[in-house]
Amino acid sequence: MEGGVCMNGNCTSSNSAEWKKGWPLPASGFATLCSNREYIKMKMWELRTAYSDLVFCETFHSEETGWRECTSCGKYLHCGCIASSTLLELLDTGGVNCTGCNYSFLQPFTHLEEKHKVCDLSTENDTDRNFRRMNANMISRKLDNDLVSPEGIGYKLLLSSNQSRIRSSKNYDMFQQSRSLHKSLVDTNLSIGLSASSNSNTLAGVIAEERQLNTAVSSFQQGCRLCHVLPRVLAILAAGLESNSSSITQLRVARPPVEGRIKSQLLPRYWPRITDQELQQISAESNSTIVLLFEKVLSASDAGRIGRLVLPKACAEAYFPLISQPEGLPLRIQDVKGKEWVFQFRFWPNNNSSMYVLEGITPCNQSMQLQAGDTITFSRMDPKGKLLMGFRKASNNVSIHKDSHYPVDVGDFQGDTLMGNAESLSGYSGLIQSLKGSKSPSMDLFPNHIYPGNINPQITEKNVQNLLRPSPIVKPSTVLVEDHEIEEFDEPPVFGKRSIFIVHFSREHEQFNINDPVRCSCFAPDEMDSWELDYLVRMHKDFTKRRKLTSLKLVHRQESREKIKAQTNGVATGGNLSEPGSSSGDNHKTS
DNA sequence: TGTTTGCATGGAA
DNA sequence: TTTCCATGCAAAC
Repeated sequence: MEGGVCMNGNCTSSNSAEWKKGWPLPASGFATLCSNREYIKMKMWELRTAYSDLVFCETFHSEETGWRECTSCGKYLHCGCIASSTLLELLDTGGVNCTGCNYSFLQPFTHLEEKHKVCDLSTENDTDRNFRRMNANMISRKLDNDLVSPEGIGYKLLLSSNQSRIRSSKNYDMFQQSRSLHKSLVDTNLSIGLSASSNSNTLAGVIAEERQLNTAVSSFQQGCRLCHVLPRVLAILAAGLESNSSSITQLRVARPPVEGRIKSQLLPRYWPRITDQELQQISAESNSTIVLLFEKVLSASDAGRIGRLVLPKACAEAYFPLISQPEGLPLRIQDVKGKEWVFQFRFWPNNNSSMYVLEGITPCNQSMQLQAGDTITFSRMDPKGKLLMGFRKASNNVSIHKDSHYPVDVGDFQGDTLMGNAESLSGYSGLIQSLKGSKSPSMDLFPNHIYPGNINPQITEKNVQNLLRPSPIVKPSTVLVEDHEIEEFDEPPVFGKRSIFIVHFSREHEQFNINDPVRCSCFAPDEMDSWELDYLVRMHKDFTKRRKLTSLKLVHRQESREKIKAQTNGVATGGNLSEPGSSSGDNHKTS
């Protein structure tokens, strides 16, 4: 082996009679080490102890071989053992970079989180804290620079160790393009902070999830992963962004349940629909917390003489008591008048699934004069957990958009004109009255401008587009995408057709309705052709599949670790470790 | 004979 | 293709 400079950071000797082969270098070949016997012996000892224990020693041995400084940030890194291999990058030029500096451009926070995950055996010391602060500041500064020039610090940092890989890639241009977009996305995430929880419904959540998926890939791979992020980003932009213009709070908007075992899977048609005003009143009038669960439009068989209300399976399993026997159990539910009904909540096997029903609802139906098309609503009063039911007559329950996934009630809907209906019994207004103690629920929730007798002929189905506004129960976060400032909401759209609302830097508002043929028609060529759209959709599906697989792998890995840990600690597992997927609810169904 | 119960079927998503 | 669910229907009561 040809000599040079010893790559041992504590040696750097250039004259040695004999050179030893060291660790493999990222590009090619191996590090060169002088024949310092003591160093080699020390190295072997570290390898043995660290490898066998799979932990770092908790004492910081600044003078000992094996601890080296990151060439970028100066943090001390433990080298040479298998446990440390994921925390540093060996450089061709000698020296090491911590993963933080390696991936900081595209992953400003993940490396920090990862570091502390891996190093959780030792408590954070001053060095760690300083390192974290320094990185955060550095990243902020770097991202504050509009786009870091190739000669700039950020670029240098980005390429500090991945230079050869990225530059040699034929997809380098693609990486550069994706970098631009990712910068915008990262900007958003900066405001969310290190502890932001991942929420798959949000743009930031998507990014956070993406980061968690694969933290050890190269920066270039990070760039490519944006291709997978993009379809979801587009979907979210298309589905989740709405106007924040002046609101008409009396629109009955479908709201996804705020809690429950299935909240993300519940079909929008079962989302409780309630006006902002009703929501506020419920909160104000009640000392308890009212949790809106779900609602259902009564079918002919639900309202028929058979007296069975078919419950959406997901809702029944999520919000009603767990039942293991088809006979089920009696369920007490209080209606809006304060009267308590007892129904039999049960199920029967159906194909490979189950059908859940409430039996004995005929008296209740008759009492409320309910018929097919009316809506029954279910809520829960916490902390007592009391179930409440409300009703909405069909005359007050018309969705504006037939093709909408997100139905909205705006009072009576006749032809193309909106009307209110003061005589109707709203499920939630009735609930409010019930909470107030009133015996006769009345509805005085709509202001004059959409009340009956004050019909505004200008409000048509098309004009309703102008009524779009963000949900009052969520705070938007701001996302910067391609020079557009976009408000992002955790909630899916709550109003009719999907819309995109964009605020330019000029503060000029622009609103798109995806299903509106008039507003969607454009003489300009599409920015994205059908092939590209199809490609994005396929990429999205592929990403979803990979994400599920990765989650499964992580679960298995975690279980393996726990088993090893338990065995190491001499704890007899006895097969008591929970199997993947097992849960307390597994005995819920008999079929 | 009318009602209830338990399950099957098929359309829709 | 799978799952959900509205409804039909036959057996039991």
